[in-house]
Parts: sequence; structure tokens; C-alpha cells
Amino acid sequence: MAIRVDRQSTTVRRRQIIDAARDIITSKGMESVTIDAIAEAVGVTEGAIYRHFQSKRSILSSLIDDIEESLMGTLRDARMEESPARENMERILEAHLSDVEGRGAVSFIIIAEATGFDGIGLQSRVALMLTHYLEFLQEVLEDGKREGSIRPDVDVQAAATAFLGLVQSTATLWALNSYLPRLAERRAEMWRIFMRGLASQA
Amino acid sequence: MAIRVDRQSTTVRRRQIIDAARDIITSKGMESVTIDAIAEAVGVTEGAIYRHFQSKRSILSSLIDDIEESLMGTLRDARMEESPARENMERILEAHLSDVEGRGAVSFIIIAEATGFDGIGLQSRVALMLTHYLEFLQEVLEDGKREGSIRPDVDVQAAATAFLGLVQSTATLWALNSYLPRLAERRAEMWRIFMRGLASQA
DNA sequence: TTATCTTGTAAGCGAACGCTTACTTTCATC
DNA sequence: GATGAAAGTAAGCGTTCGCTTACAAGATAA
Repeated sequence: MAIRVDRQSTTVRRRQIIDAARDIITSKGMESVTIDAIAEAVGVTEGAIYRHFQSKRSILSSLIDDIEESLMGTLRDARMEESPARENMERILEAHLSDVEGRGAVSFIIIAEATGFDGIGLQSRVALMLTHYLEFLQEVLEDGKREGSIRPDVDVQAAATAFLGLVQSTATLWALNSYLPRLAERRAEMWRIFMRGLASQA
Repeated sequence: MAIRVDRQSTTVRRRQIIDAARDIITSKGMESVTIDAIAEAVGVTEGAIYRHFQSKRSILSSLIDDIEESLMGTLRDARMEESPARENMERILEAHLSDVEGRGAVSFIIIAEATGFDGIGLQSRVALMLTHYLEFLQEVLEDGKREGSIRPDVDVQAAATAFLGLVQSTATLWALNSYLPRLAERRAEMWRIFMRGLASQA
């Protein structure tokens, strides 16, 4: 009568647990991420979760690691060393919006959660992720200045923040409108406005 | 021995309750907003809260009404009918950032919360608030087109979204960095980039 | 004065949550 | 085949939370 459980290694379970957490966030939101819900999604009991993670907080922390790793990987791929910085920036915008669309704005939901004090201690971890993101953008922008395709008087920090804002506001509106319009549609118009603000030639 | 309670009318109490909710959000974050915490802040017991609001949800809903009313009032004041649209937009940006700084990003914390599915049914209310905000910006942008100070080929919806993004990303970084740098500092640089993307003359 | 409405309190209910404990089952290794 | 570590279960502990209930007391009007 004992129900058969397929036993798995910690390596496998950790992956499953992180994936389950991500799925729950995108489908039912942050506050639905409970140990019980994760356990059910993975197909084990609550107690088993604690064989692989010491706390809920550490699960979410690992999820952020995962999100950052995958996002930054995608963005780095979109940046081609030989390409002009303007094209790189546009590809990065496209890649980021695609990532958001494909993953249901998880990263922004987590940023959102952390912004509201979070209480679980993720705030500094999320701040670090954003720092890495902004630093990456600033590098590309500096490239553009060196090439001459971006005005030398542009404040790269402000420009990077504005770029983040493009993605963030788009993701927010998208999430609040039941993930309705395709994000790609907005991209071209926003990019035109943003780039014109940076470009050397009028 | 009976502790003296200064009895108040529902009108007064509703105000106090909404203000308490706002204060708690800015100082301790969304998840610290409990009926008990609100009651303590107001100086009554939990039960008394339910004399004036039927649920926690309706408290938060009233708070959003309050936020929208005050924010939109501020922004409308910043828009002067006689002024050119570009100046109006800059004043609106300044007014919005000041509002965020003065109120500790409450509005964005609530937007954030709702983005993450919220579960308490605030999502559509928050979406409505953002719609009003964007419609207001679009009006000003259309003014600019009519005047000729804003390029006729600018997509006002995309421009309004980008504008929201400026404030949102700035507010996010500010909140995640313990409300550290003065927001006003960033404004000028971000404005320059944004406006150059819209302006008619190079 | 008395009746009534409003605002308040104290106590607690039921559900959810994060996490722990005591015990069992599976599996690799000697 | 015995052994011990790893991975699982069932049960429940302690707390928090939104909300309700039974009752008390201040305000108002006849």
C-alpha cells in the first residue's frame, strides 16, 4: 500500500524546487509561493523540501541566482563585440523583452517584492542583481562613446537607468493587463525615442 | 480603571486608518500591513477597525484612491495650460519624483505588489490608476505635437510608457538602496536623454 | 430619563504558514 | 547480505493573520 516515490538526488531536487518556485510566481504570484505549494508541484511532501534547502529564503535566493545567470547570459549573447554599440543596445533591449515575455516577468515580480521591503532579506540580493545589470549596460554605452555613435555628454548611469525603465514599465503594464499584447510590438517605438536621446547625429 | 478611549467619528477614523496603512507601507513594507499593526498605529483595537472598513482589502483599495487622487492632483498642478508642452513634461517629471521622494515610493510599492498577482484583488484597480496616469501624459504629449515642440512621428503611447519607466526605475533603485541619493540629482540627466528623443529640433 | 445608535473592547475561531521531529524506505558500498 | 548515509513520509508545533462575536460605554434625541 506504500505509495511509490521516485527518489531523486539533491542536485535534481534543487533544480525541480527552483523551477517550481518560478512557475508558481509567474502563474499565481509571489504570495502563493509556499513550501506546501512547492512540495506539491515537485511531487513530494513539505518535509522533503527541507532535505534540499534549509529555508524558504534560501530557495528564493537560489532562484534569483538562477534568474540573474540566465538573464545576464542572454544579454551577453545579444552583445556582439564587433557590432556597433547602438545595434548592441537594440539587440539587448529585444533580448530582455523576449526574456521577460518568455518567463512571465518573474524578475520584475521579484524586484517588485523586494522593493516593498520583502522582509525575507532578499533586498540586498536583488539590489546586487540590478547593479550587475546596470554595469553591463554602462559598459556597452561607454563602447558607444568610444566609437562615437553615442554622444560624449550622455550620462551613462542615467542612460542605463532609463533603459531599465523602458523594460520595467513595459513589463509592469504587460503583467497588469493579463500579459495581453505582444511585447515586441512596443519595442520599436520605445527604442526610437530612447536612441534618439543618445545618438550623436540628429 | 477603565481606560479612556477618545471616541471618533467614522469619517475621522477612516482617514487615520488610511494614513496608518500608508505609513506602514513606506516604513516597513507591504507585508507588514496587518490589521493589528494598523489598529496599533491608530490607537484602537483590531475590532474597531472593522467598524469603519469591511475588510483589509477595502482599506487598501481606499488607500489607492487616495494615492491616485493626490498624485494626479500634483501632476495636474504641474501642468500649466499656457506653458509649452516640453516645459510641462519636465515639471511633471519633477513633480512626480518629488512626490515619490516625499511619500517613500508608496505608489510603486503598491504597483509592485499588484504586479505580483496580489491575490487581494487590487490588480485591476492599480491597472486603472496607471491608465489614468498614461492618459494624462498622452494628453500633454499631444499638446506638444500640436504646438510643434514634439516631433509628429512620436508614438505618444510609447513615449508615455517610457516616461513612466523613468520614474519607476528611479524609484526602484532608490528604494533598493535604502532611499539614499536625492532623487532630484538624477532628474536632469534623465530628462535630457528623454526629451532629446522627442524634440523636434536637434 | 430613557431608548437607540454608534464606537469601542476582549476574547477567540479557523485557516495558513514555515519549519521540526520521529520514524521509514531506498540505494550504494563493503 | 549487512550497514549507513541520503531521501522520503506523516504528524504536529507555534505563530500569525483576517475576521467575528458578545458585550460595554459614550453620544444624541425624544
